[in-house]
Formats: sequence, structure tokens, C-alpha cells
Amino acid sequence: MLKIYNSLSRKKDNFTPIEAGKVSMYVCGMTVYDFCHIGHARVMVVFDMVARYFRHSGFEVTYVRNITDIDDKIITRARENNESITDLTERFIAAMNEDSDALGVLSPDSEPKATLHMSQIIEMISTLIDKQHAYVGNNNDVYFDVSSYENYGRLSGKNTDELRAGERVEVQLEKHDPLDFVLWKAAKPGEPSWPSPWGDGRPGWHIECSAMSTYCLGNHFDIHGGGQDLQFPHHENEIAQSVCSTGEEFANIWMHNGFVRVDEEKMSKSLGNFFTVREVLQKFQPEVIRFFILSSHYRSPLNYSITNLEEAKSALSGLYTSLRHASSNAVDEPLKKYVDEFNACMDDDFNTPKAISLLHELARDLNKNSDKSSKEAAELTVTLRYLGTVLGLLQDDPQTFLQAKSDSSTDDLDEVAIQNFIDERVAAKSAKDYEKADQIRDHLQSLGISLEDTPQGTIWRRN
RNA sequence: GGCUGAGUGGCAGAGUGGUUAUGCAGCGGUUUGCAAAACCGUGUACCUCGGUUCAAUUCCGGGCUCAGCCUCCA
Repeated sequence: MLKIYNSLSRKKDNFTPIEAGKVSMYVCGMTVYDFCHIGHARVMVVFDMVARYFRHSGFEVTYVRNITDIDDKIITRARENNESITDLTERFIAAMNEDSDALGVLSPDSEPKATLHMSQIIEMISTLIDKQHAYVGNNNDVYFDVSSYENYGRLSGKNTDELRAGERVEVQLEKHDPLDFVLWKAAKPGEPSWPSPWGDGRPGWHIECSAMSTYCLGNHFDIHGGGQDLQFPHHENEIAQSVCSTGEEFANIWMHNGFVRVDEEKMSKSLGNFFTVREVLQKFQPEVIRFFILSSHYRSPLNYSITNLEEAKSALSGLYTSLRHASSNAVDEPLKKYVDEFNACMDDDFNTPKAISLLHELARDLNKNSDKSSKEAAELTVTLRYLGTVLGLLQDDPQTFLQAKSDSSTDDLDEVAIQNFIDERVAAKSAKDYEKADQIRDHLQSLGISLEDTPQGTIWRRN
């Protein structure tokens, strides 16, 4: 039985889908005004893993991850860059897709953009006004009336009195209550706008997600996810908007992934301590980043550092090393024993670190098989690869992975050049000229290329 | 100040009321022309103080420290 930690209940809940055999999941995606950083990568990879595991478990999954393509930051950035909003957002959507492809993140089933759902957004706001959960301010902004929803604060564990007491945002006179939040912003000169019953304007951020999730998945769906920082106010506001407009329940389970940290501090744009995905890809293979992300639990903080990525690289290389020689011929099914154990790990709130430890055990069992052509070796290989697939790992050819160049590679040799050195060394070895053979090996080693003499011949890898 | 969550061996990171996590690094061995890779062996780890218990790192309470949210943020 799959258990998922539900931010709403603050405990691991048994997962019972609304419709048997199906899962509907909405995740708050990116606001596209800059390159994705490792924190964004974590959201993409974590929920990709969740979707993959659901599919592996036999569910029919509908995974929606939205794109916020209209927002204050986008407007500001476009103005700074002196480019159109569409040019800016298109550029960063393309960049985001490159990053997510590199990280082995499968495309969600749907990636709605806010600007293409204005009619749903306006309709939802109208409903909220009709039901007296929202009001139009003197400035023609539309606000949600927080006092009209009694469960406000349930998700974030806050109560409205405390929120008012701790109010740190400057009070806007148009609001009835400082906690009220904007649903529709009246257009300011030079800003993009859409027509609405309250005049030209654009939607607030929170309503976009309510409208798009409802449009894509219906009023009531299984899982809503996103980064921990969205729990309040974004997700709290989404619940208020959706429940008040539809009169139905919203998401059953709320999943929040932990932050990526740098030096014990949250990685964020505002702190300026972020590393973009493409920046890190200069130095590490994409799968190393994915492995790094999955090697800690999705709710734990994840400390970004070169040392930790290097460790992830070593660990992942170990798994690939075990896959090098064994064949997978004549075996179709992964070994049930390992699959069951793997499922038990993942059923416990997606415990990927524990699942990965099982992968290491499989690799060790595989390495113990001296006969690489044995049926057992083939079974273990198939199982390791299969379980890797569920996590989006170990899909590369082992030699390709182990020989890949990276920023830290110091050689500029191609495969032919390396093979020539190896041939030369093999010849020296057969002539028992070990001094020369060692010289060649040391030379390659100094360039970051390691040789291994195996029964199948000499093979190489980049460190 | 309010509300969350966390403190595990050199590092990373799971987990558990009494028994080996796992990985990286280290050390010893097997193997190898020598290496590498691999395998085997190797660590008196659970912030602190009380409490519950036959037994607590694990449960409860206090304290200390750290992080996050309360403002845009994945």
C-alpha cells in the first residue's frame, strides 16, 4: 500500500485514488523569466519520479505541470531586456525544456500556460464574486475575501488572527482585510492586459493555478505538488479559491518537496546563491544531477556542493560499472524479489535513498558473479536496469556513461587516439616491456583516463 | 514573536523500542607483471538533560542548535 506524506494531514496517508487505477496530479511549475536552477531541477525530477513510480505501479497517470507566463517578474524582466514578453517567455520555456530533457524528466501530460486560460480564470473570479467570496476594490483590482472561507490556514497550520498579528506586508487600502489577496490586477499603462468584466487587467498568480488545475483535472483531484515555499500563501490561496468557487473538495494530497541549500541556506533567486542547471551541466553529466537529487528523500533539505555531486558521480559510476559486461540475453522479467523490495521502499512515501541502496546491493550481487554470461548475471542485469528505469536512471550504455567527457576532463583525446595508446600498451605488455606499458598508462592517467585490464581486454574510462 | 521541520559514524544519507542500512573516503586482505575494477574483512554513529520501559538513537517532556514559512520565490 502506497503511503504519501500529506502536508494537509501532516502524516503519511494511505493513497486511495479518487478513481480506481487512476492518478491525477498537478504540480506548480516554473515562472519563465530566467534559467532553471538546481532548486527547479529538484521539483521537476522529484515529481517525474513520482509519476514514473505511479505508472510502474500500474496507475493511469495524468500529470499536469503549469507554466506561469504572465507575472510581475516577467513584465519587469522583459522591460529590462527590452524584449517582448512573448519572446522572453518562449526563450525560457525552450531553455526549461532543454534542461528537463537533459535530466531525464519525461514531459508532463499537459503543460498549461496561464495566458492561454484567461477565460477559465475570469470565469472562476466571476463565480467567486457571485458567491461573495471576492470583491472589486476601488482601484478595480479584484480581491479574495479571506474571512469568507473558514478553513483558511488549514494547510499551512496558520490561523488568520496570528497572520494578521504578524503581518509584514504593507497594507493596501483597497483591501478589506490585509490578508485578502489579489485575483485580478487592473491594467497599468504599458503592461499587457486582457479584457474582463472589471476592466482590462491580468490575473493574480494564485488564481492561475486554481483555474488551470480545475480545467485540466476537474474540481477534485488526487495530488497537488510543489516546492515547500509554495505551501503558504500560494497553495493556501489555491485551496480557498477552488473550494469556494466549485463548492467541492480540491486536492486530496498535498506534496511539498524540500529545498536545495547552499551552505545551509536556501538556494533562491533573491539570495543570489543559485546555480543554474546548465551551469552545473558544464561540469557534471545530467544523470549525476538526477542521481544526486534522488539520493536524498524528497522532503529533506538537499545540500548542493561540488563534493556531494562528485560523490554522486562515484556512486552512480559504481552502478554502471557493474552493468558493463553482463548480458541481458534471454531474460525478460526482472527478479520479483528485488522488485518487491524496491516497491516496499517506494511505497513508503517515495523513499528513493532506500531504493537506491537496493540498487547498490543488486550491483554487488552482480559483481560477485564471476561468470558474466550466466543466467543469474543476466537476471540481475535486467533487474538493475529495470529498477533504474523506474527512477529514470541507468538508461545509458555503461561505457558511454563511464567514458563521457566533462568539464573536469583534462584530455582532448578522441576514442581513436585513446585506443591507439591502448593498442601500443598491449603490444608493449606482450613484449613484457612493462616499463613502457606503465608509462603509457601513467600518461593517460595524468590526462584523467584510467585503464583497466580485464579478461575481455583493456578498457578505459574518464575519471 | 507565531507556525513547521530537522539534529545519525570522517563526509553524504536511510532506518529502527533490543539484531549489518547504503554510498563516498580510510585501513587490512584476495586478485593483478604492477595497477585499475571487483570481492572479502574492518567503525564501540545516533545534539543535550530528564521521564516512560526489562531495554531508547528510536516514544514523551524541557533545553540548545540549525533550516524553512509568516513578503516574490520550486
